[in-house]
Order: sequence, then structure tokens, then C-alpha cells
Amino acid sequence: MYGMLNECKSRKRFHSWSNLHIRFEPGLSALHNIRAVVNYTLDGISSMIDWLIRKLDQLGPLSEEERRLLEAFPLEVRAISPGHDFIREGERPSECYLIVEGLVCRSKSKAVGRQIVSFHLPGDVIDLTSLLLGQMDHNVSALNPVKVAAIPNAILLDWMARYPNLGRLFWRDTLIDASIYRQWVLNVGLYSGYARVAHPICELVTRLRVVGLAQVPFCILPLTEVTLADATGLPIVHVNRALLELSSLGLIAHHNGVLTVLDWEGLKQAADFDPAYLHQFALAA
Amino acid sequence: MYGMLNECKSRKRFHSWSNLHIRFEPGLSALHNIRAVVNYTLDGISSMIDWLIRKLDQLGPLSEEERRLLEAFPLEVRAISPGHDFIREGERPSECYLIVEGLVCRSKSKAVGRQIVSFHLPGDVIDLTSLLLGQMDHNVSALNPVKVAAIPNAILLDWMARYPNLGRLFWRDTLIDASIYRQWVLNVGLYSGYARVAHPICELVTRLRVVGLAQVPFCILPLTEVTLADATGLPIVHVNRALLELSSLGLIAHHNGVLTVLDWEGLKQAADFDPAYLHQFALAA
DNA sequence: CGACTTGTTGAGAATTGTCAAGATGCGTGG
DNA sequence: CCACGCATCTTGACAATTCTCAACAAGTCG
Repeated sequence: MYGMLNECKSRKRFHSWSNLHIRFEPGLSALHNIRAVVNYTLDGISSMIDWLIRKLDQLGPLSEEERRLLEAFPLEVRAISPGHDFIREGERPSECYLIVEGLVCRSKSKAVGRQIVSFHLPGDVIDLTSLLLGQMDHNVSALNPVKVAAIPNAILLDWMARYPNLGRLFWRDTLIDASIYRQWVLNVGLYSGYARVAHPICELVTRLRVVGLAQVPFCILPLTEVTLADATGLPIVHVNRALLELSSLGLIAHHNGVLTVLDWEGLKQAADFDPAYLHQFALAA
Repeated sequence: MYGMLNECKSRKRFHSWSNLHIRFEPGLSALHNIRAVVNYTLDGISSMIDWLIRKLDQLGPLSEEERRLLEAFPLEVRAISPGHDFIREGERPSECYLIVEGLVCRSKSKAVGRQIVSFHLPGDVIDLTSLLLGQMDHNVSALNPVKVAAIPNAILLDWMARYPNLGRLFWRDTLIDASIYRQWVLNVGLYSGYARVAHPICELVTRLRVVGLAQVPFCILPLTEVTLADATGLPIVHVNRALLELSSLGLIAHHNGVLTVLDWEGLKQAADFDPAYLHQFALAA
């Protein structure tokens, strides 16, 4: 964690050399360098389920017993390469995935195209849908190199039967997801132009901050124009023009699949961003 | 119930007199007549909570004890006039509302306008958001004359503590809501034109059918162009043109706040509608 | 009757969508 | 180390759709 913080701070220095393009430390592969930050590696975290514990603890305090239960669970971590749809519409997964590292999106594909409906980050359990509803109604894909831990449905159901409070925390998480979807309906239905592109960026930054994976005013995200186009419902060409406009205002920089937030307050304003819908009580705004 | 069915069937006869406009029984106020259907009055239902029981039972069987618990609850029914926002963003309601009659929508208002994010019908409990998250992040409004029954949060929490299965059914309901939101993101972000207007109509018809409040191919909904504009993110003028197009194809008729579905299969096709996202197992498609 | 809501129409402005071509930078494999 | 393929980003021109404005018709409700 603290390592990453320093990484970010030093990167800011390079940024100041040029407002619009990212410069890299000489002698290091640029992308390798960036990706170390963007992948949200878990340097200081001993047990990977700590992300989940931290998150649930924010939603409502966990008892010592519940905490021990989660900590003791042996996680089997799987790596997923960028772009891979590791859960597909129509499937009936027998396990849920806890995101341990990297960024993930839910999407639906139709004849007319593809729409990303949400992003998910370390600490999110992304498959509660299938746990209670059975069949998946959407795909889940990796946006960058991702690591997930599989938790069998049976185990989760057992946990929740034994500790009703735990089930309620997961339910609460589902309600927050629903609130985020509502905001996305607003974003694609109500807003246009720059706000529409800026909003998902603001959301990601805010959510990453909550779990301690991003700082403002400086922050890096693995977002390509294609990803943003699928998330906003705009054609790529427009995302490009919106990003160029946001760049020219000094709010962001983007380069080769990496988007950098330079002016957090300005970006929030451009997006008409109000974090209330994230229901993040522990957020230092 | 059966009264309504007959009502609908007889109305269909009037419809056949003219493909595009609704005719009414002579001697009766036209709107009063229609509204009797559109309001979904509960003729044959003795206890109003039956809607909720029926719905939960479809999500997963209720035990006899749980069923008795729900049936025994004394409902205090409140009438809400059309257009009234009876829950507002920012509030912290101390009770949840079970819709007993009428149609309700969730919406969010911003400086740039208003966006409807979902519809809700008899049997839906619309305030589980505030039950676990506290603060409302959206408004809830009546689309036509609505009756709701208030259930104090404390009672609901007590029910769920005593009957974990009940809590799981509510959670499941929340997950279906989330799936519907995902589809709405698709509708406003991915689709354009006629499909975008036709889709929410298809959704409403399907959901009403599940609870036995609508039949195909003939069905009536209390939807104005303004409502559809807010739900689709299109300007009213466009909704008008889309509806005229759908009318000219013989798929629907609309008149003075009442929308009639004439050709269910054709409408589904126009909307690229696939009911899978509603997760309605009991649906006779 | 008169205020109000709902639906309709036309015309022009602005935005969004499409197509096509090319520039840049990274990773791979020779 | 270089060449190549690939993904990403950029630009321009044009078509299609969406948005806005404005005025008016029709129906409901008090």
C-alpha cells in the first residue's frame, strides 16, 4: 500500500513535465512501470480476503467470529488475462468470485453491440447474482490482468446460514450495486458529452479510494477508449473527442490504455458527480 | 381477477372497431372506464398482502409459518394521488411500502432533467434500499392512483431475523431489481429509436403478466409520452414519433395517458425484448 | 367555461453516429 | 536488434439521428 502511494507521488512528478502525456522513468519499460500501479498489487496485505473483510466492515461491523471465519478460508487464486470473459451470460456458476487484484466489468452483448453496465474492483464479490438467481444474465470480463479467488456457492450459503449478519452485509452490497446501476441509467440516459465520459472515471476513482487503492488528485486507471465507449454508449470517436477536451482542460491525461486523473475537483465538476449514490459511509470526501 | 379479464376481453372488441384509437362503451366516462382496468383493482383478492405472498412464493416457496406471518400482518393502506413523489431523495424512511394497487416509478432529478430508472407494480416492496442503506438516493412517485401499505422497518427486520428464508427471498428480489437496472442501462445506452421506447412497454407487460394483471396480446398501461420520455431519456417529441410509428405498424395504440398493446409478438420484436433478465421462473412466455 | 394535461406537427440547430485512413506505441518472434 | 502484428489513439468529412423551439389540437377536470 504505502509502496504504491510513493509510486504515485513520484509519477506525479513525471506528469508535471508535460500536461498531456505521461513520461516514464528512464531505463524502465513504461507500460510495465504503469501496470504495477494500475494492477493494484497487494503488497502490504497478508491474507487476500482482507479486501473483503475491510469492505464488509465498512458496510457494517463484523463480529470477531465472522472475521475469523473469513480469514481462515483457504483461497485458491486464479489469474485471468485482460479481455477474457471469465463468466458468460447463460451460465450457472457453482462458485462466486472475490476479486483480489485488477479491474473487472460486467457487460451484456446484443446484436447491436456491447454495453458495459458496471466496474468492479478488489474486494468485490461479483457473482452473488448467480448464487441466488442461478442463471447469469450478463458477462463478466477482466479489464487488465486480474486475480480472483473462487468461493463455492455452498460455502457462502453455509456462512450466511450460520451468520445472518454476514448475509445482510452481502445483501447491503447488492443494494449498493443496484444504486450504482441506477446512476448508470442516469449517466447514459440523461447526460451527454463530456459529463458522460467523465462520470465513470469519477466513480472508479471514488470507489478505489474507499478501499485505499487510489489517491486524489492524482490517480491512474486502466481505461481504454474502447472500454469507455462500451460503458457510456458513445462511439469511440466521440469518447476520443471528449477525452481530448477533458485533457485540454487539464483534468486528465490518457495514453495507451492508461487514464490519469490530474484535476479531481475539476473532473467531478465536469461529470456533475455526487458520490452519495455509492453509499460509502467511510469515505473521506 | 376474472372480472378484469372479462373487462379486457370486452375492451378488445371496442378496439377492433378502430386499429388506432380506443372506443368506449356509450354512457360511461371514457377515462373512468379505462382507469378501472389500468389501476389494477384487486377484486378477487381478500388480503392485500396476497400480492407479496404470491410474488415471494414464485421466487422460492414460503413455509406455512412464513405465509401465516405475512397474512396476519394488519396492513394500513394509504392512497397516493398520481404524480405525487411519496418518497424523496435524501429522506430516511422508517417504513417500507408494499404496493397494493397502481403503478409506481423510481426516478432521480438533476439540473439537466429527470430520469425514471424503474417501474414497480402491485406486490413489489419498494423501499428495501432505505431499510439497509438508510438514505434514499432517488425519488419514488405514483404514475396513477396508487395504494400502498406501510410496513415498519422494525417489523421487516424482525421478520427476517426470525425467518432467514424470508430475508433471502427479499434479497433475491433485490437481485432481480439489479438485473432490471442492468437491462435499462442497455436500453438507454445501446438501443435507439423505436426499440428504446418499445422495451419498457414490453417489460411492464411481462411483469404484469407474471402477477396476473395483464394478458397478451391485449393489454393496457397508464403510460404517457412524458413518462416514456423520462424513462428512455428521449425528448417527448421523439417518443411521440416513435409511438406513432409503432401505432402505424399496428403494434400499439395510445391515447390520453393510456397505452394499449395490440400486437405482443410484434412489439417484442421491435424492442429486441428477451425476458430472461427478469428471472421470472413461473412465466408462461 | 377555463386551466391543465396530453398529444401532434414543422423546421432548423446541434449532437451523435459512421466510415475511412493513418499515426503511434507495445509485445512478440525471428 | 529489428520487423511485424496488434491494440490504441487521432483526424476529417459526411450522414443520420436526436434535440430544441414553438405553436396548436384535443381531451379532462374543476
